[in-house]
Amino acid sequence: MKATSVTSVKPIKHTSSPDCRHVRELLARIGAKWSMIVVTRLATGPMRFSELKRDIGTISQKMLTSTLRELERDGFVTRTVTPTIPPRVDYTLTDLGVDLLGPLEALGEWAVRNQHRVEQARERAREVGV
Amino acid sequence: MKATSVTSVKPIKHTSSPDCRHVRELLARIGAKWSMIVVTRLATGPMRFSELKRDIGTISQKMLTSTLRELERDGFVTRTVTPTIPPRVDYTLTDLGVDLLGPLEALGEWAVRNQHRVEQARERAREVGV
DNA sequence: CCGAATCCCTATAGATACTG
DNA sequence: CAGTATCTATAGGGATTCGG
Repeated sequence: MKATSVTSVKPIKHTSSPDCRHVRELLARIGAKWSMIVVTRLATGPMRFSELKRDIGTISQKMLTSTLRELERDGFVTRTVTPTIPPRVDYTLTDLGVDLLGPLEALGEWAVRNQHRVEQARERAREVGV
Repeated sequence: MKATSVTSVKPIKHTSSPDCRHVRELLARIGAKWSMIVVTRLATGPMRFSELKRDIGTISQKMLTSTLRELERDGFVTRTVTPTIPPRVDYTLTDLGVDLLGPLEALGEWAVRNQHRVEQARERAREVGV
């Protein structure tokens, strides 16, 4: 590496390389508009499709469907279909999904704590005209 | 709240409400394709534009520019222009940016640790044909 | 030459409307 | 109820141009 020789910043163990890609992919999935809100909603227990939809309110059926499908594919939630009429589909967090809640909430709390700093920066940027 | 009465899952303090929006926005920004790799690159110290570009390798000038601009607007990096010929532009993490490294790395390590679980889930999904 | 702006193009995220 | 089908907006990439 280039080593720009700076000591003021903790040299965090170089998260580039292939690892970084997985992290980025995870962040992209989690950062998708609805992933986090769905995951945290499911943190309180299993919910069915319409329950999630009603609870979140502003999400479209399509986005709820695709978000849940992707979370399912990645192993964060399970999908249980009860083929009655009308059909009933329940979504539950997997162990992996529950495990994710930890670091997710850490980042969430950071965001809440530092939200004003971001706002201030944006305000300043707006004033300067960036 | 609805309280689906489930005790098996830690009842994480309901990260919905307005807060959740900020969290989501932050995750979206951080989850953007190049944000994280840029931030972690800058963790070792200030770098100039071309240095970042060369170091990351696969990023386009356009994306590097816009990523840095957004990170600047949100207060994660500072941009220092030295109007020489040829011009020189240095990027540095702000205190806010440095602070972000903590939770970011936590999530990063989680991703690395659990990456195989996601892979397995995807494999299974592919077999079933989801 | 460096850093960026701009145009153009494609892929995909996301919203609206319809269906079994 | 729980989706699919259809359309639109935006993210992201490549190439070109520009100003110093």
